[in-house]
Parts: sequence; C-alpha cells; structure tokens
Amino acid sequence: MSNTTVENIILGCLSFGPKSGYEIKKIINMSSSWFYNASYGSIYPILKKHESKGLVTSEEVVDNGRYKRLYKLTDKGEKAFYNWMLGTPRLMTVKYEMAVKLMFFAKIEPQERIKQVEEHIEQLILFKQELEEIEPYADSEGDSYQRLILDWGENLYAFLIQWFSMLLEELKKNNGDLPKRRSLKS
Amino acid sequence: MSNTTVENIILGCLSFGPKSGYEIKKIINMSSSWFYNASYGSIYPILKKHESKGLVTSEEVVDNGRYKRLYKLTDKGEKAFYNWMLGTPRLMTVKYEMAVKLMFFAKIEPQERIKQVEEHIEQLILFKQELEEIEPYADSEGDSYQRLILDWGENLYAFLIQWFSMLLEELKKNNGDLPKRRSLKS
DNA sequence: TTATTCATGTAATTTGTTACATGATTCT
DNA sequence: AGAATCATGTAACAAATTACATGAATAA
Repeated sequence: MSNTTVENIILGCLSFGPKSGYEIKKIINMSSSWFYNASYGSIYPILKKHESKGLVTSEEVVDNGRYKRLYKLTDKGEKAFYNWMLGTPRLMTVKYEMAVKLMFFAKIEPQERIKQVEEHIEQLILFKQELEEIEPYADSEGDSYQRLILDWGENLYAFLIQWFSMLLEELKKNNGDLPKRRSLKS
Repeated sequence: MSNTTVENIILGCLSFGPKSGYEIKKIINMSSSWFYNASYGSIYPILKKHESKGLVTSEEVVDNGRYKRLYKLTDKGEKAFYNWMLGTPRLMTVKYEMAVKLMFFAKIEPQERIKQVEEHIEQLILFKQELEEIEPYADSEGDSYQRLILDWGENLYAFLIQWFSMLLEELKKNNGDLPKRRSLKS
C-alpha cells in the first residue's frame, strides 16, 4: 500500500516548505504537468488523505487578507517521501496513439500514411516549442535538478521528431510504402 | 464520444479477420502491450459494447471441440476504424517516475543520486533486451509496419539509456553533484 | 494425473478527470 | 464595474486493473 507517484509529488512539493493545494497545483503546472499532472480534483483529496495518515498537518492562515489552508510535511511524511525517493522507480509507461496507428498502417492508403506522419511531426514540433518556453519552478533551494526534466523532455521530443522524420523520408522515397527490409537506424 | 485508443486497437485487430477475445489479448501481448495494454477485464466488456453499437457481430463457433465467441468487424465498424486511423492522433502521454525523482534530486545524498541513476539504467537495458526478443504479430497480411513500433521502441530505449548514461557520467565527475550550468546535449 | 493453455466473464477497487459550486480579492 | 486570479472543495463519470470464478481440452 505504498503511495502513488502523484501522492509523492505532493509530498515532494511540500519538502520545499509549507504550501496550499492551490500553490502545489501551480508548481506541478510549471514543472511536471506535461508528464505527470494532477487536477484540483485529486490534489485536495490527496492532501486530506495525507493528513489522515499523519504525513502532513494543516493550518488555516490569512495571507494578505486571504484565507488558505497551508499543509506542512511531518517527520512521518518526510520519511515516506525519502523512502519513495530511495526505492526502485516504476518503469516508464508510454501511451502513444501514433505508435498504435503504425501497427495498422498497411490498412490505409499510401498518401494517407505520409499525411499522418507529416501531421504528427508538426504536433511534436509544436509541443517541443511549448516545452522550451516552460521555466522550471525555482525555490529558495533552487537547484540545477529542476531544469533536468525539461532538458530530458526537450531531448526526448528531439528524438521523436528525428525518428518520425526519418520514417517520413523513407515513405516519400517509396510513394508511401516501406521497403520489405527497412533499415531505420538512428 | 469517439472510441478510446484501446477500443480502436480491438477494431484494428479484427480488421485482420474474425477473432475471439482471447486471441485479441494474445495479439496485443505480442505487439503493443509494452505501450498500450488491455486486460481481459477490458477486452470482453469492450467487445460487448462494440457489438451493442453494431461495430462488430459475434458468433459462437466450435474450434477443435472448443467453444469460442468469434467477433467480426461490420461495415460500420470498419468505417469507425478508418475514421480513427485518418484522424489526428492524441499526443503521447508519458508517465515517467524516474523523471519526477529528478525534480527532487537535490533532496537526497549525492551517492544516492548516482545509485538511483545506475539502477535506472540497468532497468532500461533489461527492458530494451526484452523488447528485442518480441516478435511482431504477423498475419497473412503480414507487413513491414508491424515491425515499425518495435523499431521505434528499441530506438526510444536506446535514447533513454544514452541520456541517463550521460547524466551518470556528469554526476560521477562531480561526486554526485551537477555543475551550476550543465550542458547535457545529445 | 496434473499442470498448462484455451476460453469467458464479473465484481470490487483504483485512479483520475471534468464539471459544478462558491466566494473573496485584486487588477484594469 | 467587470474580468481575472486566488482559493477550496464535491459529485458524477470514465477507464482500467486485479482478483475472483468457472470449466474444458491438451500436453507433460
């Protein structure tokens, strides 16, 4: 009954200091939303769950005349967080609809294949540009690790753009078909 | 209210000819399970749902003295499948726990960072090897596109291994720390 | 004969999103 | 005055997994 990844992200955010649910959402938006997101509909219930388990405590404070509920990591919560950090990570899961389509590419017209790949490359380029505009959340403890995932993301999308561009070239060379023995090597 | 990806994968499998739920599961296991999986708990209900929508028809047949329910794509089902194939794909979603940990790397000991990255690289290498052992599902219509996603997967994991190896080197050079201005370029 | 594979299905649970509901404060 | 942002939460729904339940046929 270990915590889920999102539950641990929330603990991790609180390890930088007390925060409200609203503030946690902001941090997630700024840093990990593109590969691990959480809506208010999960954040607030998770914070309550954490509190009931003694991983965090909460306090209602007034900040510039505004009420908010500040959550603070307890010793128990910190232990749970470190425990997760030091454990073996779950292997990545990818949900890549375009890759599924590839499986059934033989079923569509050659020119449609080219069109699909072209459109997809455009999508990837747009997304990479969006990534490059994200600025990492930097706290007083601001560190170079915050930038690391963005760097990873940019490189990941660069790889994808490259791979699909190669496929596109191959398809174009053969009028939307693939040679029996391909050699898509990067 | 368009079909989900898994619902379309099932239609796609049936586009190669009539199949039972059990056979569909086998095909998914052999080809897309590592990036789009489906358990019996989803396959059987989806087949029923497809039937109620008129996308497939079913027939109980005896095959070598064994009863099974064969599902067959209807014209309506084929249209739905092509419609999905020709539409814009949903952009990939990645759930990468290791990337999340990176965000909070400043919180753990330098030697633990190195250990985490080393363990992760081992995981990636193992997974890539497993991928390389998968043989694609090939039907009478067996085509080169079936191999394509496996090729994609192998290249994807090669990229990840490379990126994390570079990070590992960088960390080792600095005793588990990162220089203020990194230059992780691939 | 016993384990494995073939074969189908349901119930409970998990995990999460979306939409709704509410209201205060601050910026323009 | 009105729009945007700050702020918290719930209810309904969606999608899928895991565990359970069952049973026939075949391979060791």
